[in-house]
Amino acid sequence: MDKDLQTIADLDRAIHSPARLMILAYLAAVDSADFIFLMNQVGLTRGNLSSHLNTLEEAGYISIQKDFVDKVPRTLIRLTSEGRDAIHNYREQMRSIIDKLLS
Amino acid sequence: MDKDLQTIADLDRAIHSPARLMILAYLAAVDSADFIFLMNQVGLTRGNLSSHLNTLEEAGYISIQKDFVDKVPRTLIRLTSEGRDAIHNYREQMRSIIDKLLS
DNA sequence: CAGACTAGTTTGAAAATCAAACTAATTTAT
DNA sequence: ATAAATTAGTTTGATTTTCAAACTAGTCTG
Repeated sequence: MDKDLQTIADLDRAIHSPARLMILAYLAAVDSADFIFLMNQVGLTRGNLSSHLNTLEEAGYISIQKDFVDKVPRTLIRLTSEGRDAIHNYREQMRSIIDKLLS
Repeated sequence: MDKDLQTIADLDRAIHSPARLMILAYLAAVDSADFIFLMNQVGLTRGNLSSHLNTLEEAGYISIQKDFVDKVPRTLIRLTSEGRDAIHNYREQMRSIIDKLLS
């Protein structure tokens, strides 16, 4: 197969999904955020955010910390260094792709 | 919702799928290709190529022309101008996303 | 003319996505 | 005090997408 096209085939699927790309883009900017705030920023339902966070946690890209603030549960989501590396890597791959696509 | 994140949510799904991104990336470079050659370049099975081409044709991004060369059927796939515009648009959206992601 | 090959399409299973229902705790109203 | 509503999530189930295997239609080869 063509080498440039291989770069596309190799794209990190855990990141590539628009929903997760939004989550990671937001976390990359703020580093950590709570569940509800993140939900409002990315416009996902609670259910979908919950399962996408699960996928990202399984990939090792985020860590999830649960505690209580005034008796109310708070879920704090944080980008891991693996997550930051993966975003960086995705970004370089995507940059290379679009620079060759229709360039 | 956040304006930059909205750009991610608005990404053209007909293009975003890696399989179709490969097909379009290839067509953007060569403008037209036959089925078998395209299949070898992008590394998809015939079945998968067939259905992804269908999706792209329904989106209006490619045109499919069937004829016979020495009694053998040949399927010629060509990027439409809408397809070219859509790629261009996707490329600008993606560029804007990665420039803000981890920038 | 039987079997193999070519060029695709259709179908069916697996995986991903999304929305609705559920859980568990807290707060508010009666 | 307790029933209803709210908050913060998770789980489940349906829909959609993706992929692979089976099928079709025609050609070539022995």
